[in-house]
Amino acid sequence: MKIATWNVNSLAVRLPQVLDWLAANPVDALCLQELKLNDEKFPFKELEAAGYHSAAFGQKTYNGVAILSRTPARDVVKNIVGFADEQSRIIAATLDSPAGEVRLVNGYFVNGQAPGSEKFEYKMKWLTALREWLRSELVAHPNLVLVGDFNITVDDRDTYDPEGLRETIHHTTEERLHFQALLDLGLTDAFRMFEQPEKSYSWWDYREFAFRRNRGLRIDHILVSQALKSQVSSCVIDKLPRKNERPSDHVPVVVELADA
DNA sequence: ATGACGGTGTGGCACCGA
Repeated sequence: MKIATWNVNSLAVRLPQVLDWLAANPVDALCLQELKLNDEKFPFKELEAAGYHSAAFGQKTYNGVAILSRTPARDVVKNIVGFADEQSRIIAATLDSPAGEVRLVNGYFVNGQAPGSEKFEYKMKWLTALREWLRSELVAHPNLVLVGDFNITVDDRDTYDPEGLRETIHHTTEERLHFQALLDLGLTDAFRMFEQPEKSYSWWDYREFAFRRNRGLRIDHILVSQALKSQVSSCVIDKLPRKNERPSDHVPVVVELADA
């Protein structure tokens, strides 16, 4: 079973690229973030024609997440249970596959703007609420995969300028402690289970030829629960879509789970 | 350097992202 995550930065703009990518990468599930459209404008029909069911949780202009899957998603949950949120940032669903029954949690984590800002405080509260909800979600669903745009670099390997960007947004100790707290729930960063190329990133700024110069960050992650860890057979970043015309600033990350 | 680029919504710019 292959699961991918991709922040598309507007599904309206990127739908042709998503369809092209799925044709070349027929994954079992694709988790999207930053749809930037409401559910009335979600391209259910086009994705169905490509062979995918869609569970969508959209929002006008900002945020918005969706799970595309070969088999229908069951028990769909939108946003963090018990945490009132105006913004559409989480969609969770259960998928049946040869790898077993998998609970998939797809998140567009809060950006946080800058340490000390109101948005940073929202990010901290959101991360705490996510963790507490996931704690119970893991009890109900031991086979769990948490994917998405985390807006957090895990360590110095995940950033093009660890010294210059130390304690700036996406690099603060506070954010990294929240990431560690997710790992402490029994989750594992699938990408780091394997040897990876040096300077592997999932996002590059549109400005200053950042992609060409490989000045990027690894902020899109796939975390797998303890019960699934032994089934993880690969995890890769696909940089190719960043070379497209009108690319998203993020690229897909793909994990493969062996059959149970 | 409160910049840069790109998306959205509104309207000739502001806001947001990371």
